[in-house]
Amino acid sequence: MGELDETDRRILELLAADARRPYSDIADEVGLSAPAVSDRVTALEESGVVERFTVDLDRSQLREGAHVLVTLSVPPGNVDDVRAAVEGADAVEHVFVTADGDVLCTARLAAADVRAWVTDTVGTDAITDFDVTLLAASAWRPSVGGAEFAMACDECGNTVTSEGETARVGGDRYHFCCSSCEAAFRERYERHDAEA
Amino acid sequence: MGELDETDRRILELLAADARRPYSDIADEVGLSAPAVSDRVTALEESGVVERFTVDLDRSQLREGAHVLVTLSVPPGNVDDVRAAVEGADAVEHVFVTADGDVLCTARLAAADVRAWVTDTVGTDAITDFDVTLLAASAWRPSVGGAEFAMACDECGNTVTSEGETARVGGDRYHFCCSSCEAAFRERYERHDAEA
DNA sequence: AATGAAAGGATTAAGCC
DNA sequence: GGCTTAATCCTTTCATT
Repeated sequence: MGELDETDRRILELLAADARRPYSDIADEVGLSAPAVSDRVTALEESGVVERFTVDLDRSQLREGAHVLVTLSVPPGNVDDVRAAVEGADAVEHVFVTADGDVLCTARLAAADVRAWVTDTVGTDAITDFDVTLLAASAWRPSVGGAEFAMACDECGNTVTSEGETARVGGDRYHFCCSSCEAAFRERYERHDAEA
Repeated sequence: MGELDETDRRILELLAADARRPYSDIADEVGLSAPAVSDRVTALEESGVVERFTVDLDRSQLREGAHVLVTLSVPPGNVDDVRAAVEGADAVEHVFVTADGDVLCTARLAAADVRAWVTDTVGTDAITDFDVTLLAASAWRPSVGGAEFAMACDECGNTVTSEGETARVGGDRYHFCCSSCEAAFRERYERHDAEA
């Protein structure tokens, strides 16, 4: 998929607000026909921009356990293993891996049981330390991001034009308006990495 | 809505995997007719268990900025204000409020700009400190939770029967199999609160 | 990307247990 | 109350331009 145009963004925004909204409805909003919207959504799915259509649940009504944030300190070599273990665990909702290799996750657990859960899930050998925080609230906003963020340089925030570049840093795509921003970003990333 | 039965859970799980899946398809899976599924989904929406149908996007393909985790240290009185400010901010994806009153959020920002973003969004007066971590990866699993978590006591993990109780602790609903578990949980919560 | 026809899904209403 | 079936209406898909 080359570039997302303004219409793609509006379609994504409408789907983020209501993923079951008929394409014919969306077509009216964006000034296209229903088949045209359907084609664009298919393309967005195939390119991986759309990962899945899903449902946002109020999990506090599901009696699934207390909501906790678990911070795992992980030695550099174990990050991928720990991440995989956590992502495969049943009670886990979110997983974040920081640039310096810590793994954070949120999960629904019995609060008295977290130590056992960590031991069972990742094992104590794979991590150097862990910390658990009880969460009182959480929210998730499926926004697409305003146009002002559409092409912002990941270093300086200026608009990325066709002169800009996209580069991989630590396995993830980032976008820069110029090569000096890329260099500055990369240096910061590597410094973080070295400290870890 | 009284109780979610096993069928409701399976419907939610199927919708979490594909929110655009036809109700007639789902009906086949769970052994009901399409109107019956539609009625259940409507009830789930009305009771607030289903907050919205939405789309999970690969935001790294949207050129929306670097993914950062911002941890805000917030004085007790300001938690609600800071939370509201962060939840209203355009670049924010997730917001977590810990039981001891810190506010964490993930956002897509230009990495060089985070200080300015925090100042603009929450103001420096409302917080005592903040910390920014670059995120290398993140994942979100819209799972409904297995039956084993369906009625787990939030303190001990045992099954909550009809003898159990639901109580509010710090504004959130929790479920307990007995009153001593509730007391233990509440005491832990209040100790955390006092330390903050 | 639009159109129109055909196929498929959602919703309604009536009736059952 | 919650379910089913059948009819209607709406949405999606496909072939064509």
